[in-house]
Parts: sequence; C-alpha cells; structure tokens
Amino acid sequence: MREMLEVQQKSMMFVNMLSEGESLSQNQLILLLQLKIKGGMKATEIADFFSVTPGAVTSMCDKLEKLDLLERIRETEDRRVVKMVLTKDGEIKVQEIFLKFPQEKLTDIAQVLIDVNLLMGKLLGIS
Amino acid sequence: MREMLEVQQKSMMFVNMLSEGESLSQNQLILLLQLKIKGGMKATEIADFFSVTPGAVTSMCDKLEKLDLLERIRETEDRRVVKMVLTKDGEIKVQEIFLKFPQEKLTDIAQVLIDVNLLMGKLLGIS
DNA sequence: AAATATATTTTAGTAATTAAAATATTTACT
DNA sequence: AGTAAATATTTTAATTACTAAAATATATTT
Repeated sequence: MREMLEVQQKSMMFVNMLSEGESLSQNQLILLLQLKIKGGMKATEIADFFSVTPGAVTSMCDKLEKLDLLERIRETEDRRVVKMVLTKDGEIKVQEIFLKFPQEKLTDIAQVLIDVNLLMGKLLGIS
Repeated sequence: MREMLEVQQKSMMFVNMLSEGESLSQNQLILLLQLKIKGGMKATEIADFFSVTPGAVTSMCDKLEKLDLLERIRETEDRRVVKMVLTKDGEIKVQEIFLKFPQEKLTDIAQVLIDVNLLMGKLLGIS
C-alpha cells in the first residue's frame, strides 16, 4: 500500500512540474490534458473525474472558456448534454505544457510509462 | 506522455476510492497518509508537497488537530519549525482507511506497486 | 399528454486558499 | 556581544473554489 501512496506522491510531483511557472491552476491544467487525451468530455464525466459537483464543473469550464482554451458543444443526439472540447488555443496550450519536459528524455521514458500504466490498470481492476 | 497522464488519472481514482464515504476531504486523507509514510512532516514540507502557501498548511493542520488526528511538535534543535505528526487516533484512522481495500488483494498487488514506484522514480529522476 | 428522470446552469452561502503583515527564533555580520 | 538579515510559522482580510438546492431545458416513461 505504501507503494501506491508513493506513486500517488510522484504523480503529484508530476503535476507540480507541469504547473511550474504556469498561470493556470493545477486542476485547470489537468482538465486541459484530460480533454486532450479523451478528445472532449461531458460535464458529468468531468465532475466524476474530479469528484466535484456539477456546479463546480460549470464554474471551472466558464473560466477556461473565457480564456478561449475550451469550448462547449451541445450534443445533437441529446441536447441536454454539453461536451467540453479544446479550442485551437487550448490545443496549443497543451503542446506548450509538454515542451517543458526535456525533449531528449521523452522517448526514453515513453515505454516505462506504458508499463506503469498497464500495471496500475491491472491493480485497480480497470481498463 | 499520455501514459503519465493516465497514471495520474489512475492515481486520482485511487484517492477517490480512499475517500469514498469518508468524512475527511481528499487532501486531508492524503496528508494523513503522507504523515504515516514519512513519520511526520514540517509545515514547509507539507506546503511544498501540496503546492500551497504556508498559511493554507496552518489552516489544514488546525482542522486535523481539532479532530485529534494530528499534533504539532515544536523541534528542540530549531524552535521555529513545527513537525506535524499523527496522534494515536490519527494512526487508527490511517489503518481504517486501508481496511477499505479487499484484504485478499493486498498481497497480490504489493509487488506490482513496488515495481511501479521504482519505475516512476527513475522517470522523474528522484529517489 | 403528463409525470418522471436526466444534464447542466444559476444562486446564495460555506470553505479553502492567497498575499501580506506579524511573531518567534536562528544565523550572519561587524 | 549586539544588530541586522534570514527563516519558519501564524494571523488576518480578501479572493477564489466549492457545495447544496432551486431553476431550466431536454428526454424518457407511462
């Protein structure tokens, strides 16, 4: 169990690194990155992911929308749901965040991350 | 990089699991667990770990102190620093948190976690 | 068509966080 | 030693983030 906590700790350090000298808050960064990974998320998904109420999601997204990093797209199949997606500026922002990492290291660590991710997936019994 | 984010995501799910049906906030839980791992932390260390200001640490610790889960110990070598440590109740609380995990699984996943932790350590270039 | 359910937003109040000043102690300087 | 500068934490006032509950809009059920 201690190891899970240390993984958690390192994961936190990772986000700290990303947000270093950044104007956006850590949760804002994480949200942008998740939107990149997932290619957009419904408000409800975001609420689940962060374990916050729907109202908090509205507020988070309002701010990123005002910064032109995110936009709301109402789904045509079910017009109740709103999908949050990165704008062009949002995509650029995500790229910038990654440029903080020493580029030479990127390929080295890619495989390690794939392994870690797999292991942790098994561990939590999820995808 | 995507993998690091997915690790980050799973790490978040881990904390979500821990805090399920818990009266304490996620950060309060994480702090208690970190105190357990490290055997106590200075206020400054806590601020660094969570990337918050010293004032926020005082506030966080006040609450846990009021709940009798944490106590402040002023260091004798340097009386400016305060070390936060778990009380007896705090230790018990940490035990309870771990009991949420299916006990049969615990030994199975221990080694996996050790591996993941090692890999991530290498990755971030830290201990 | 009416009632119920679901997804998001709005609103008002609470809690968490910040920046800056205050306090206490230690270290460095002359 | 004595004063100034540095460090660690706390306090305070103001801001920001979050919640709970009501409101809005759309979908589903009966």
